[in-house]
Amino acid sequence: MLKVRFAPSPTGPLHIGGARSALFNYLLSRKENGVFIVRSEDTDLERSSRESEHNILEALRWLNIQWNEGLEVGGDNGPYRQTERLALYQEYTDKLIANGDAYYCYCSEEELEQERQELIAKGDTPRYLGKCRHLTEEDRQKHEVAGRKPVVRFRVPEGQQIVINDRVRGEVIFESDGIGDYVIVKSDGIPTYNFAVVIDDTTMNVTHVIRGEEHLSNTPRQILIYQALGITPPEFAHVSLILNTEGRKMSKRDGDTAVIDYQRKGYLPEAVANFIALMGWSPAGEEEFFTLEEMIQAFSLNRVSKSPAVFDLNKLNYINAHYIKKADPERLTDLALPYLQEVGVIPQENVSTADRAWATRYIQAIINHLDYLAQVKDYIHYVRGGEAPAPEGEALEILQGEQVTAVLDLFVEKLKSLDEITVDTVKPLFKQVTKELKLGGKQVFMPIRIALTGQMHGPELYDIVPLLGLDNVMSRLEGSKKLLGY
RNA sequence: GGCCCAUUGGUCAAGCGGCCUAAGACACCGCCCUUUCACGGCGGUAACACGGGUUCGAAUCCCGUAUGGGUCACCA
Repeated sequence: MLKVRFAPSPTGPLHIGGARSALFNYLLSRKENGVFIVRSEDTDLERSSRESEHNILEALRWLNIQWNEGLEVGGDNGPYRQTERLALYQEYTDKLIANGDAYYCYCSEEELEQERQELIAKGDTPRYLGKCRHLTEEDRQKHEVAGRKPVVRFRVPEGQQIVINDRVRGEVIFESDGIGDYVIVKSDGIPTYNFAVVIDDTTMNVTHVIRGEEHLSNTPRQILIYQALGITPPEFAHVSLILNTEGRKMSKRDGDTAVIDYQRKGYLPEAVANFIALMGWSPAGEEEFFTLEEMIQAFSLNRVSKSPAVFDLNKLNYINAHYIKKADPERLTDLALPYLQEVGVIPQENVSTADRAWATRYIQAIINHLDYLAQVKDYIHYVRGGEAPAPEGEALEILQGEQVTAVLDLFVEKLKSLDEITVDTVKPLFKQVTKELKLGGKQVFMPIRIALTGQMHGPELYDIVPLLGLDNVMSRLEGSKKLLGY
């Protein structure tokens, strides 16, 4: 049975790249009716935190990526945090040392650094050359007495080729001679990633390791441990990196790189999942919009790209806008309410049904302009209180055109005669004004739009007027007339 | 610097030796629709990094070069 895993280190929020790795693992596990494990690689005691772990899990849940073994859901192969598996690692460390595949090393940081520098100066690969490989028991005693804490290093065999049959990259070959004996247990007794990951994957019966390309160079180190233990390694699939607009690996400096950043801005989880899937994976047909279920059906490692992808916010916005237009109005209202409360148009507490209804109406009025929900804040000035932003440039020119005051006056007159201001009652007014003044649509809509909002673009006028209310409409129109010198 | 990976339009990408005078999508531009803006529809601009091979034939295979990236930690 296929078994995959996502094993983040809880040192920060879930990043886009990590989310994509998790997604691909999830999709494949569902497609093959396999198992998807989520575990925590928390051996970096300094930087790991439970808070980060919790945040990562929450981000996965937000994206609707579900796991059926591991953190918080349990399973037969726990515990699922590396710091809780220390005894297990110890067993394997003992085994490796007993077999001569690993040994204690007492070299100091200075010694190691010097060795590295010398190798680099020679144009060679910096690596550990094995100074402590043949330490006698006596040597060890001496170091121990001196209070030195050893690390455990893996003895890398010489002159060996390590062949990886990567499911996305094909055959990749490394020479063992380019790899120095590397640390598998730190001096504080905690295993390093390259060691712990192997023990975890094998004891949890992981069959496919799908992860980022940054791990490709680590893979031969891991395979060597499998070999020493006499275990067949799992299959590997290394997915290319996600780059920023400068073509570099996305990092915190690039702004919004964490899933939570997009959640906070009011992106829809199904849109984010759809978008990140499209980076590095391409569906067979021409359809680009996929629900999670559809993605599961369509997913295949064969269609995962080898070359890195640049994160394109335009495309994310496009996809998100698509999902927003299709979303249930009530759901959008729920999601947008916090932003409306932030700008004070909806009370922080005790939101009345009228408030909610207003919010829903407002959101639907601007829905075609939204890339993400936080933008509801940007359109508030179209429909709420005070004065409209002053028109500038072309907008001002249009407002200063002939006929404009006639249009404005007639519109006001008709508006005043209305018993009730609703979309349905306002809508015919525009038509009447055009007819009576014998003007083109643009000559009527634009001046009113600019007088009301100061801008040439924006939500539907039929929607703005009722939302604004008669008083505001009047004062804004008066304001514009003043501006024109009346 | 050594090793490894990648290189199709501004971006995501299809293409796995002839179907390619190279799909589709985003962005951009134009037109249409709506007597406004947007949404939507239609159309347009725009790419096989370079140089050698292999082959009757190469975006597709091989080798170099260039560029970009990853990795070489007691980080993961």
